[in-house]
Amino acid sequence: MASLNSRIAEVAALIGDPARTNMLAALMDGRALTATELATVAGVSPQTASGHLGKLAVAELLAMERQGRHRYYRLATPLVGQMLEGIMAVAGAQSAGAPRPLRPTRIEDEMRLARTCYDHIAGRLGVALADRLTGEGHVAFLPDGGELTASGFDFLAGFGVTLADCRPTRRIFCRPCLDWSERRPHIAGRAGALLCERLLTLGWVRRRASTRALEITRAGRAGFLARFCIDLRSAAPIQ
Amino acid sequence: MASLNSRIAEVAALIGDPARTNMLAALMDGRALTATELATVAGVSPQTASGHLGKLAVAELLAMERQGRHRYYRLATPLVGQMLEGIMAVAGAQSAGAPRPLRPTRIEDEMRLARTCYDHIAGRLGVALADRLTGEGHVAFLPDGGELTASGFDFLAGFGVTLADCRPTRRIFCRPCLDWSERRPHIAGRAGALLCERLLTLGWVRRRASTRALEITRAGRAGFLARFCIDLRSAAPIQ
DNA sequence: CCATCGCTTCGGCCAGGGCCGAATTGTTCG
DNA sequence: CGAACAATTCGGCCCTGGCCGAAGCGATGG
Repeated sequence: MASLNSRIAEVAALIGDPARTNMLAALMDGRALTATELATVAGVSPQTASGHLGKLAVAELLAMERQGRHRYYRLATPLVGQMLEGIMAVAGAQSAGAPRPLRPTRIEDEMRLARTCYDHIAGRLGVALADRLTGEGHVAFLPDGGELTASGFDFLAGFGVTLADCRPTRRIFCRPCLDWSERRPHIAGRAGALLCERLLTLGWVRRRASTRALEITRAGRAGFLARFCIDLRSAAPIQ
Repeated sequence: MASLNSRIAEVAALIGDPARTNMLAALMDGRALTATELATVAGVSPQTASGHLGKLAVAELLAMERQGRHRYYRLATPLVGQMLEGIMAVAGAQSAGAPRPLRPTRIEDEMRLARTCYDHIAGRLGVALADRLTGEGHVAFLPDGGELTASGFDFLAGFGVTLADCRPTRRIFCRPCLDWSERRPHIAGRAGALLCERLLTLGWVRRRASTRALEITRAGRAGFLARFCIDLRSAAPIQ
């Protein structure tokens, strides 16, 4: 026990430094970034960043791959991403009650609208998709878990999402992930990751450089309206 | 985002101190403990503990209730417990590869056998129960979620677990929770919590003082064997 | 009312760790 | 090969934050 507790403390202490938090948050989109890129997002010098990255790698929160003279760092396992989501849910919950400190920045607005959450879509768009799919009976959510229904399987298949290894007869689960900005679940898990991938290849959303924010393209606006009845231009949250 | 990231760092830094980790871990069984009790488990003086508890309460990780001259602290929300489980899963995963440092202590052995995990049962017993219930088709697990089947609903009902507000026709989810000692999922969520409660009232398991370890009673040994075909006396993990 | 106990606040000590400047290693490219 | 660049290691500065002793505050109980 002592040994586990001390490892917990170790891991949490690693996450608990602002520079390292920025790095980990930047890696939450699942991609790998170079040491210098991470130094920039963390707002520290390359030497300092190197120290942080070394610690995170030793603790196996990050994995490193050399490529030429670059070293790419990424989250070591999906488990790390899920852990960070868990901390975000708590951090977001407690900030929800606090008085809005200042007007949100433009970036913050964009993040609230749509962003990646490790490997799936979060923000207003993510929650709106989840709402629509649950409303149509394609997805069922309860606080403890979710599933893709048979109709959901067909719907996604028609949308070009191939759940190759999943027979429609078998239960297909899709993990709900609590959205820190909307305080409601969006679609994570395998289904969420594949849907996100599909939207990227369709060009409905596009990754913004250097943040997890997603840009909704013109085609995306039309598509979300036509296929999902989602109009994200309005400032109000989609009911 | 700066604001969310800094809150994440704040929360993680709070968890990242060994004394506070010990306190939080001690509260993982869902009960409330007094400030002095928490000082003891943390291994620090009452003054120091008071400082820690104050910080955890301000950050809304803990909730406090006065009762006479005592102050009882407990995890503020189930979300906090789930977050801690998430960190445990990562902390346990990285320690799994490491060479067993020393012979595990007696307490550690007991914890590995059976313990509470916030509000449900973990350890060999928890995983064995999950195995049995999945094997019988009462519960279905996939990495992203789980559900109680109709037969599982009936089985639990026959066992005295009343899922009052759940009609058997509706999907009943039961969250899988990755077990840090067994590295396999056990049954969490509503079903897990109710099952744990039932086993406590039946007297099959009993809380041990001052740890999360559960003692399996004589009645429990007989019961687990008869109803679940689980024999936990053998040292080997139940296959 | 005073002794006791639970808990907190205050003040000062001290160590761990984040930070950068300078120098080193290793890779790419002209 | 030498310049440019990515990344790391080393050394020293400095500050945050954990820790305890002493003292204060509120509740209980004789």
